[in-house]
Formats: sequence, structure tokens, C-alpha cells
Amino acid sequence: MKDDTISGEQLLSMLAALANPHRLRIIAALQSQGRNYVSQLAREIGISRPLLHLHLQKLEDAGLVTSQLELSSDGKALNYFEVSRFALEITPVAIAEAAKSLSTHLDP
Amino acid sequence: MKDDTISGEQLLSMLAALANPHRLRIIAALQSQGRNYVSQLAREIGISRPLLHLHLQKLEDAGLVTSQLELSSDGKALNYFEVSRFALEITPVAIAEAAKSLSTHLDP
DNA sequence: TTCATGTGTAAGAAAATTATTACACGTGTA
DNA sequence: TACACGTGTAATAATTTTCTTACACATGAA
Repeated sequence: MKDDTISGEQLLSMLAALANPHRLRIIAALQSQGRNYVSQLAREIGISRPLLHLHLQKLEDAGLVTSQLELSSDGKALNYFEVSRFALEITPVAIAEAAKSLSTHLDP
Repeated sequence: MKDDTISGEQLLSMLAALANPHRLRIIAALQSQGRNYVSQLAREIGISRPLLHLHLQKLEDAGLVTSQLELSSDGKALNYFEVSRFALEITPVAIAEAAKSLSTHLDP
């Protein structure tokens, strides 16, 4: 028996995190070139560091990337990000299943 | 040889269309209860008809649902919607592949 | 000390999305 | 004719998301 179940809220947060061109590129970059720290990634992608910070936050909140603070040899604190391993199966059936656990505006 | 390739824009529009609780419920309803027309669906989901209309439009633009105007026996024009058959594989690798064809702000 | 590098975040502007309200139009029936 | 039901859409408001700018703080090297 397989359990591909995911909560509606969880699914929604991942979809929302992915529904942005910058964030798709961020994941693509981390997937293709491997882990990277914020400032360097901002330069490679071509967006400002505060903006990248915001997008990384959303991705991390959704569990799509993880971060690890490290000290470089020259003493700087670098925050390295890498993509999580995830696999979402998006089909009408999977959505119907997940939607069962979606809270409504007029809940209990 | 399999070709799961999807354009970045296409992927993005589907993700954006899915990243909303109402729209997940719409797909879930159409999947579980089958095709339905706008007014009836609005009543079942519990949102206004104009609002549902807006959400259905986004889903249809993304190709996730289709519509067909039909005449009921008592002469009314009913617009029936149903879910398309789709299956998205969302993984870091798939995203990296799709992101190759994502236009940038500073394109050609 | 000053500069270059890294980190984070707060405040406000700009843009996009979501939601409501009010119209307009059509058909069958009382 | 008036009502009930269906359709769509335009205009506005409300909310959320995105983006920029400016700050604050830390370390090593010149």
C-alpha cells in the first residue's frame, strides 16, 4: 500500500512557492550547479540580494530548500542553500484527495 | 524515449493556476462529482458566481479545465466545465529542465 | 581606520491577485 | 408583464505579493 497523501495546506504552500519565475530559476540553479550561498546566487541569477532573500524564505518555508550557515576559511559567515529532494504528483485525483483536508472560511 | 518536456511558461501558468485554495476545490469538485455548470458549481462550493467565473477562467487559460456550452431541455444555456486529464511531475530535475525555457527580463 | 565582503531585516512603493457589486442580456413559465 | 433561472463582464475595493531602498552588524585585509 502506498501513501502519497499530502495535506491540502501543504500542497498549497508548495504550489504557491513554486508559482513564480524567480523561484523556479532559483531551484533550477541550485539543482544544476549545486549548493550556493546567498550573495553569490543573487549575482548569478541577476537579482538583488534582499529580493533573493525573500524568495529563498518562501521556498524554505515550503520545505523546498534548506539552508546551513557555515564559516568560510576567511572568517565570513556564508548561508548555503540547497534544494530538498521532493517529488509532487499533480493530477486531478491527487488534488481531489488533498483538497479533502483544506480548511474553509466557515469551518468548525 | 520519453518526452516529459514542458515549457517554463507552461509549467508556470499551471502552477500559478493551481496555487489557490478555491481553485484546488474547484478541481476537486469537478473530479469527484463530474462535470458541472457554473451556477450550480458556485452553489456547491459556496462562492459567488462572478468569483467562480474568474477562477474558472484562470484554470481554463492554463488548460486544466475545459468548458462546453449546452442547451438544457428547458432552453437555458448552461456552460459545463470538466477537468482536463493532466499529470505534472514536479521535481527539482523537472524544474531545472523547464526553467531553461524561461524568458528573462533581459532577453534578446 | 577604511574598504570589501558576507549576513539579516524593516519600511514603503509598486504591481498583481482576489473579491464584491452592479449591470446587461436571454429563455421559459406563472 | 413579471419572475426565476441561466449566461457574461465592467468597475471598484480589498488584499497579497513583489520589489526597492536603506539600515545595521560582523570579519579579514589594505
